[in-house]
Amino acid sequence: MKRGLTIGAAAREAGVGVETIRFYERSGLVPQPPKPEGAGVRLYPASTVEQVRFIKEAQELGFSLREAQDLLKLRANPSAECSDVRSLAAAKLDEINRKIQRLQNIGATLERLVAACPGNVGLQECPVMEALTSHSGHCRQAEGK
Amino acid sequence: MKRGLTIGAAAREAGVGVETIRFYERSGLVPQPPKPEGAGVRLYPASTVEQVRFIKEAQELGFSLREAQDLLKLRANPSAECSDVRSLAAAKLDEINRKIQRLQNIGATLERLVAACPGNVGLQECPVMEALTSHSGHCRQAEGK
DNA sequence: ATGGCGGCCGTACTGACGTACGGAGTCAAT
DNA sequence: ATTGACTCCGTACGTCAGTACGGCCGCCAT
Repeated sequence: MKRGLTIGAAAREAGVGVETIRFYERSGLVPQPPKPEGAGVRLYPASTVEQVRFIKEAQELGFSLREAQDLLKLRANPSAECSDVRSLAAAKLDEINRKIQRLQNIGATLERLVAACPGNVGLQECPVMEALTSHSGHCRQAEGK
Repeated sequence: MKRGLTIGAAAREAGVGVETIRFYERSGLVPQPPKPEGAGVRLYPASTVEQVRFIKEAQELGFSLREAQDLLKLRANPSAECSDVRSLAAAKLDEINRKIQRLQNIGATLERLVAACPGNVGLQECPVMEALTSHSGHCRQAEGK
């Protein structure tokens, strides 16, 4: 048992494409199993499938591949502490909250503009266009180079 | 008067780098003024500066360069209607709201995990790691190949 | 005329995340 | 033995919004 899966089977198991596994190998996210001597195809252990799934889960939580790699390393490190993982997650949470904040600001502005736009006036009077057309241009600040 | 600005001066006026204006030219977002016959440097009209500022404002509102281009075209089109602009803005608002929604879901999950993580237990018991380690793996669905 | 700053132009690189392609080899079944 | 599916490998392409680089040339002042 555990004679390993071909890359295609492993990809199917992990729910990704073959090319994705290869890409992860090239990127150093998962190890590439050795090619058997003579000839034949590489055989992937179950751990690779697990790692790919792990990466996908991490992505779902907003982590980049780079960060997923860090998390994988942490997982493989016996002396790693839970607090390490926790702080990565907390940092990511912060980042996400900042993104939400920014998007909410933009959304509020956009909402205001859309609400203010009657939709049937000329572009000259369109509040949206007006917002885009820089007023800041008139009063540029502190260009004192 | 209005003999135009060199690219460096135009960039300064618009608050961007020289390379940005050149990039916008290559991308067809702003026109490239003709090079004077014989020799000399290109001279940029005030309208280019305005357009670059317009693009920057659009970006602030979450529009991509591609979309900023559409907005610019609309602005230049005398028969364009305010409703055109309005619908672009409304679509963008929708998109932003979807993004916020998604980020909030992720954020809630992350928050729950961080809160549940005591920070001093082994990785085996870490709720964050546990969330990452695919449970979905055990119960893969409909793999009936 | 000489120095230096700036403009001109093409090309390549970033980072994130893969997708696509092409030619060759290999495996399993018919 | 032949077919068809799959693997292997490198390379290139795709988005997005620029940044960087390197060589050449023109322009202005001293």
